[in-house]
Amino acid sequence: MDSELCLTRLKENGYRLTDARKAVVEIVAATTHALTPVEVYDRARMSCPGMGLVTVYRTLEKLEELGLIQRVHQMHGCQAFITSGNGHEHLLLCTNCGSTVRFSGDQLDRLIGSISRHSGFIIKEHWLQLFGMCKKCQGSVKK
Amino acid sequence: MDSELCLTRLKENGYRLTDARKAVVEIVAATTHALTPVEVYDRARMSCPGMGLVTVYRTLEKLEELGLIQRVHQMHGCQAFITSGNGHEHLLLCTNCGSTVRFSGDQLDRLIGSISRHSGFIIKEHWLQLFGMCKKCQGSVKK
DNA sequence: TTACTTGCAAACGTTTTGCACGATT
DNA sequence: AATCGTGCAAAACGTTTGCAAGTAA
Repeated sequence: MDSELCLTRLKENGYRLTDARKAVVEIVAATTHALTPVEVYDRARMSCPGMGLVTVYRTLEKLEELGLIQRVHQMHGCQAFITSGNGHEHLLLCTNCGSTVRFSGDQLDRLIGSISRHSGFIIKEHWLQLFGMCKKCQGSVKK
Repeated sequence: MDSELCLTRLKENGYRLTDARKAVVEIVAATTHALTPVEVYDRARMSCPGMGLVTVYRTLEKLEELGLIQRVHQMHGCQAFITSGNGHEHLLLCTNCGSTVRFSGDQLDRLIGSISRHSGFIIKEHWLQLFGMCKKCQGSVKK
């Protein structure tokens, strides 16, 4: 998601636009792979030297609340964030370098309908995530 | 997964069968919703009073390594475990009470093939998880 | 000016590690 | 008997909270 839009949304929701928040928003918006709070912190200090890790946590929390970023679940944890896509999208992650691709069109309606009937659940949300190896990493295999 | 089978697998892999491990295996195998290490610990002490939380962590680690249990990813974290299913299965979770249903037959081959072609990724794994409200909770809505 | 935001320090909960003792094979 | 497993205590880690000072509106 565009960083301008993120800042607008923050403002719309009554949050002030500070240098710290601008820095965090810009970093997440400009990065195509998921970043942990500490990674955001390290990058943010380049443009915003005195910034504290606490502020990163608090800003990420607000951005997640507003749906501007989303938590990325990976094999070994789910503490990393990535900018949100538009509408209903899913993620494809490279397990080697962490690069991501978004995709939509999962067409799970029939499956979900069938599972809902069999289980009696009302299904409200679904997660679909793919893992693999991107083109670049296929050439230079580390693992 | 059956607790007998879990114990057999542990033994096959060179791990000793202690009371602590038996207790952890039995608890996880007998529970249909995801349990955190502390929850396992609290239940394990009923049959195994002196047991330490550390042992629970170490046992869960081994069970996960061997694929006998799996980590469950939920909205607010992924520190809970559930016994593994047989073959390729996915989870449906009740966001109200935590009960789970397994399902297979996701038929994502066509989708995955298409995304693989478009992205250039070699796709190795996929996660599909559904969230909703189970039959019981639909009646007694807490939220 | 006023309310929101910040950084610091400390608290907190979870997970990991070192070690001597105890148990399984 | 030898090795592996255990519990305890302490450390390490990530995250959250209280607070006084600073800043955006």
